[in-house]
Amino acid sequence: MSHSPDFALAVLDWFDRHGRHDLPWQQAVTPYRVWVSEIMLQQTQVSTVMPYYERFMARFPTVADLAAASQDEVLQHWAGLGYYARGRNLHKAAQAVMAQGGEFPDTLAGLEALSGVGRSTAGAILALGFGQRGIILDGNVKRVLARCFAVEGDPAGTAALARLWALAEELTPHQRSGPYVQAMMDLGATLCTRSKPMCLYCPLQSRCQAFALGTPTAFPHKKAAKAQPVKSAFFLIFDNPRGEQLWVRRPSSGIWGGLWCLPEVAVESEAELRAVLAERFGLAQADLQYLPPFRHTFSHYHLELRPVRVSGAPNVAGEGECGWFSPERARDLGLPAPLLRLSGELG
DNA sequence: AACACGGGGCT
DNA sequence: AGCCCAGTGTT
Repeated sequence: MSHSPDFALAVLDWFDRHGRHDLPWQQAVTPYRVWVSEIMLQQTQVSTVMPYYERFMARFPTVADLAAASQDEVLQHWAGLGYYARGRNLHKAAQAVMAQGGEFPDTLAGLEALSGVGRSTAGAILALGFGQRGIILDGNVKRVLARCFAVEGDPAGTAALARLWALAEELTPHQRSGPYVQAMMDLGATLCTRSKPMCLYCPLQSRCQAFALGTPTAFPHKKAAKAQPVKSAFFLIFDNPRGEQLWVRRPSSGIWGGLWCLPEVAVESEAELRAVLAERFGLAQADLQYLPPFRHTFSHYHLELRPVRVSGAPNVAGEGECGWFSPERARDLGLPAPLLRLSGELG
């Protein structure tokens, strides 16, 4: 029930004249191609995604190709895009689709059951991939709606979210919902930006409550910040005579899940570190050479990485999957960003 | 350095 | 049904 068809008409008219119609995933449209693009576009900009998308689709042209590949190969094609859980979910979901007969689900519930697909992404696939009516509420659309309707409160809070979803539902037209979805995302990405929105060019300016108030950037409201703890951990550099270092694969869940990493020792002091070296690696008397520590910020804490070169040959019997790799080879494994940076200073 | 962000997981 | 968490780019 579209209470404001003129809202959608204004958005669609703008899109027809100024929106992007030449993106790779807008060509040869299939649910699979749209799905891959939507996952890549989560938290990642169009310009970054494009080259990855082309390479990914060339290697995995169908959901069957993706499902048949190894997780390692999928992650190699993802390396550099970040948020590797998205790559793992994509692979897992492809196998789920094949297990269901290879047909992509074409309902909201069916799509949401796929790993990595939530309510908004499911709506986007419905609208863009299937040409059905689909509702989205990604960060761009949230911003457009919060401004246009001056939605108060923490946009991540229950009340504001409910209001925004209700608006999204009410405003999405039954005809051309695909172009409308694309239009709203384009509007948020190009005109209704977080800072310095270009209200002069906005097709919604005349009805935008935030614009009328003179404070468009006051919406959406910010969430209250809270102090974040700082954790620190040593990252061990063991060298062998060939100039290679010891790398270990991290557990598949948790931070940097499934990625290769230098052995991490999450303790605060050198005394604790020495105890771990003795127990875990059988090195009671190692020489330690500290490299400059640096900080990596996660959403809920800061991690101080303290790289340390350790002399001697470690006992790796209890390390799980591990190997000796040159810095160049290690970089090909798809390292977490801080380790990628550190590997550049090795050798 | 602070902030934003879509989905998953936990309570 | 709500909260909190994760990993990275932008500002």
